[in-house]
This record gives sequence, C-alpha cells and structure tokens, in this order.
Amino acid sequence: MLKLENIDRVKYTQYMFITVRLLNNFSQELTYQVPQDLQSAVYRGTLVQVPLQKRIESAIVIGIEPADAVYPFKIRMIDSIFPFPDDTSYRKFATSLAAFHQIDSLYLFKRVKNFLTENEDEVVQADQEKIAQATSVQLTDEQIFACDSIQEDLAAGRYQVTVLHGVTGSGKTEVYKQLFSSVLADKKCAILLLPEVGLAVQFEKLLTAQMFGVEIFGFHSATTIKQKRALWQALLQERPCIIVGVHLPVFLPIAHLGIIIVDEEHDAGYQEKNHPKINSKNAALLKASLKNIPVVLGSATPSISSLWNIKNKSWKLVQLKNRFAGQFPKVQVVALSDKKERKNFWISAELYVAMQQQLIKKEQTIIFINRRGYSFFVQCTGCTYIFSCTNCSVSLTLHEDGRLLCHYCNFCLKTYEFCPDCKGKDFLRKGIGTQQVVTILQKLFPFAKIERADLDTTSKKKAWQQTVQDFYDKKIDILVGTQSISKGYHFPHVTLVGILWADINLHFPVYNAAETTLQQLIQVAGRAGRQSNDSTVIVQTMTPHTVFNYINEIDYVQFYHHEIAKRHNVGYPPAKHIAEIEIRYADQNIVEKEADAIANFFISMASQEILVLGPVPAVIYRIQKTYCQKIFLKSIDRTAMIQLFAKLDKKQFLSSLFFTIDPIS
DNA sequence: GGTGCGAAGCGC
DNA sequence: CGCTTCGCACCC
Repeated sequence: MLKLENIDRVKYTQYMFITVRLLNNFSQELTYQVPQDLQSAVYRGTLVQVPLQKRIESAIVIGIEPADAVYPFKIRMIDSIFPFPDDTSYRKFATSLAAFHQIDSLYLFKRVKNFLTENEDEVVQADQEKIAQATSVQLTDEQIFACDSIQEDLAAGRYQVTVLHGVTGSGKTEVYKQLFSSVLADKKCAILLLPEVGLAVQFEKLLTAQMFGVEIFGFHSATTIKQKRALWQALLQERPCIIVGVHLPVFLPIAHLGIIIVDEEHDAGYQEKNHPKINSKNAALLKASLKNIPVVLGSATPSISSLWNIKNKSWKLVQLKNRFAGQFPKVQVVALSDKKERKNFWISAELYVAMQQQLIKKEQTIIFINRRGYSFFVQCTGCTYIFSCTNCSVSLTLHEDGRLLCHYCNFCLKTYEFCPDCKGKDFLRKGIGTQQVVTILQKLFPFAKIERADLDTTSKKKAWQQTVQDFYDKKIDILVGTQSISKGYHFPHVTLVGILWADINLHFPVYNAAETTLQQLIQVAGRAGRQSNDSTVIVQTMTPHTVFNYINEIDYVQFYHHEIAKRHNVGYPPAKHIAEIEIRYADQNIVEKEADAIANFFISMASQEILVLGPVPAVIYRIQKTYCQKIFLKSIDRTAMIQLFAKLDKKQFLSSLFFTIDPIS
C-alpha cells in the first residue's frame, strides 16, 4: 500500500485527476484521483463513490483535470464507480430540466441516488383495484389508424408528439398496448405515465394480466424498495420493459427508450406537489425531444395548451370518436336558481324524478359533488365571526362528527359552542358536502341503499375498496362521491349521473377554471352508460355559463375555439406563459419587505415583453406558520423569464424562493 | 473538573 | 451535508 505523502509528482501522473461535486448539499468542488483500472470508465457525468473524511459519499464527475496539475493538499483516490445505465442524453436532460426550474443541476442525480439508497423497511401498500379482465380484442379502424400513425414516427426515430383524443370508452388502452408491443419487439423500453398512483397501480396490473412475457415495472410512491432495485437492475442490463408511474419514470436514465405515453394528459396531477414543481408531462416532452422518440398524449379532454400546440408546434391530432360499447349519455342542464317546487334545495325536480325512476328500474346512480366534508364553514349569526385555522388563513370545515378541520394542516377544533368573539350561540352553516347529501337523499329515498365515497372515507382504504366493490356488485343503489370516483372506475350498471353543483369551482380565481371544470364534468359524465344505450347526466348549476354547452364529449374540441380566444385576450397560457415566484418566511414583515425588493428588482431588470405582477399575498398566505407572498411574471418567452429570475441574487434574502413556470393551481 | 449542548469549521 | 471540535454555561 502506497502512502500518499510518499508519492512524488512524477508518479502522480499515471493517475487521472478529476473534480467532483458531492450528491449531498455540500456544494464545494473536490479533487480526486482515479486508479488506472477505472480510468477508461470515467467521464464528465460519471457517478463515483469517493472517500470524504471517514466516510464514503456519492459524487458526480464535473471535470477532468490536467495530469500535471499541482495541488496544495493530499489527493485521495476514488473508491469506485457507481453503476449507472448508459443513457447518452441523460446529462443534457438533467441540466435542461434543472435550468427550467432554476434548481441545482444535480437535482435529478440526487433523486435517483436517494431512491437507490432508500431504507428497506418503509413499504407503502398500494390500493388493490379490481381489474375488469379484457381479453385481447380486434382493433377498430380508428384504433388501427392511430397505431399506424404513431408507428410511423417510431420507425422514423423522430421526436413527434401525438395528441390522442379518445372519447371515454373508446379503447385508448388497446392503442397503448399495440405501441408497447412494437417498442418491446425492437428491444427498447417504454414509459407509461398516469396522473395518480392509484391509476398507475391499476394499469400496471392490467398490463401484467394482458401482456404476456413482458417485463412491467411500477415506479411510484407505492412501489417497494425491492421492486425499485429490480427495475434498476433491469435498466443496468438494458432489458426491454414497460415502466409505469406518475413522475419518477421520466427521471430515470434509460439506455434505449422507444416511446413515452402520457395518459389523461390534461390532468393537473402531473405537476409535483412540492417544489420544484416539476411537471412530468413537460419533462417527458423534453426527454423525448433529446432522444428523438415519439410521445403520445392521451385524453378524452385534451388540455387547451396541447390543442394549441397542434396548431402552433406541429403536434399531431389523432381522434377516436366512437365508444366501444354503450352510447353517450344524454346531458341535461338544470338551473338550481329556478324556484320550482322541490323537496330540497339541492335536488331539482328533474333529478328527483330521474332518481326515482332509477330505483324503480333497479339501475344505479352516481351523485357527484366536489367538496370534502359536511359543509364549507361555520359562521356566527351574531357577529359574523367565521371559525378559521390558527396556522393557516383558511376557514375550517365542519365535519359530520361536529369537529372543525383545516384542510391544509389538519388543525382540529373539537367543539365550538360559543363564538369566541361575541359569545353568541347561533351559527350558520354554509355550503354542501357529501355527508349532507347522503342525509338529504336518505330522507328523500328512505328505501334506497346510499353510500358515500369522498376523500375522507377514501383515506380509510379498506372501507373505500369495500364501497367500490359493493357498488360494482349492485349492493348499493346510489353512490355519493367526490373526485375520487370520477377516475378510472368502470361501473357498467350506472345509467344516471347527477352533478349537484357543477359551477362550484367555475368562479374560482384561476385562469383555467372553465377548462378544468369542463374536463371534470365530462370525466364524471363518462361514468354513465358504459354499457347502456339509455343513460342520462343531469347537471345542476347555480348560474348559467357557456361551458355547459360543451359537456357533450363530441363537442369538446369546439370548446377550444371558444376558450383560446379568451386566453389570447387576457394573455394567459398557452397564449402567454406565466412564471410564479413564491417568497416564504416565518416573519410576515420580512416576507413583505423582501417580496417588494424582489418585485422592484424584476421591474428594473425586465425587458419590455415581460410583465411583472405583484407582489400579492398568496390566496392562503399563511400555511403552517409560514407567510407567503407571490410575484408573477408574464411573457411569451419562457427563457426570458428564467433568465430574469436567474439574475436575482437569492443569497441576500432570508426568505425561501420558489420558481415555477406555468404552475397549475 | 466533568459534561452537555450549540456554534463553528472542515472536507480533496 | 455530516462529522468533529471548540467553548461556554452549569453542575453542586
């Protein structure tokens, strides 16, 4: 064993010198040597294990140094090379993504390393979903056309985005399966993204059941460490496989990737919940463009921005217009404002009659409402005091058991007998929730079997599964639910869907409220009539709005023309881009002062085509005892906004800064 | 004089 | 970041 102190400079030169950056948050660059037998495998970007003081750390090679360099300190030898799949575009991908989000360029490497070094014990159990077993089917002409079109891009090896607009029940999955088969036959991998873990698990099972002799890996928060390691092994060995997940699959280095499919591409779930708010659909587009492979964006309700890109970025549009089975439901819009005689404010005469018919025909009904809990808030009639959370600036929500809960931090108030302000005892309850609806319906239809399925009950996984199974088995007549039932479930015996308050989110202060509301309504409406030719959707609204003209799936694309004009007029995505800067700190005064300083900096530095808005306190300006201010930038040019933010010296502020391009609220 | 904890310093 | 070392308060 050679002692380092004894090696003179001549002997040094037989080694290679490298500078590395550690994958923890230690940002200083360090220099190491590489022993001769490892030299041929070390490049810029190679992951290595290096000794640091008394431990071994992971690091990335950022530079190769001249062999005759002299250092004023002892140079230690790297320990080993970290096994990493041979993905030639990965470094470019990682740095581009980091630049886009204005974060550390090693961010992706850190995440990949973290999942490889995760502890064995923490195993999250996935939802067990029932898969309707569909044997392989003869493709329709539409499906064949879609496959052929995308296969052309596959064969040509080009980056081409295809928006696959397929109405609910049109068999997009069959197209995906076909594409996977050809990619795998070519000894390449495929990525399938879904907007939430539950759906990813479902698809993983469906593909496993329907595609034989194919390696399928789930890669999301519900996959066990063992499964993740098996996937990593497969990637190292460059075995062809399908990787299913929400965000993580696009972050992986993959040697031979053939295609990326993003299902339900309009869904907000693709944006990560925490900063950096990486949108895996966008990340997929970046990855595919660097690798020259096709991307398929599937949806029954494609996003306005994707439809815009068909016009403006030569994306392709392929449509599946026909349902496999069953006809589209009849959509009926009724006004809740109308003072017609009815038993309860929330149940219109039309809905009441339709539900009664259902019970007589012994067919199932879904009642949809997008609110959690019993009602919105509790207000004192004496002094108008509203109970709100002590940590967050939002009103507390009343639950069935009388508790008041904060939806952001789970703060809980058990009793509220007296108003803390005026000691009054009279309270007003506003709004509507699933629990209240169940109570109302139970009164109206005393003999019907009614169950609820919202986020509250969904968190109790077992009970939720049982409810879904019971509904599937027709043990329940009426299911009252929130978002959670609108995705991925096929209840063939449902012939009536009632949407209680369709415009509940329509007047929310976000630019895409109409788009997301319509997408949600179509999604829910699509639960009806998967097997029947006579089904109905009743949409109850407080105030009339043009989006309700487009609920019929066939008309969806028409909505684009209506909506895009509005986006142009007010300068919102996709016509213009938005950058959001969040400024957070525990002290309110400091947050406000620093937010002003940052806004002034932007105003002084911004070019003509960047608009600076704010600072404004965030809608929920206090979450878990942290204050938050926001500044928005608006411009056609995303890069210009990124460069402007990059110019800001972040170290001078106490507040944490978070930067997001085109955030989804 | 021992110890316990937070701040400061260092890593190749 | 993770680990070691330094220094001061506090022990009774």
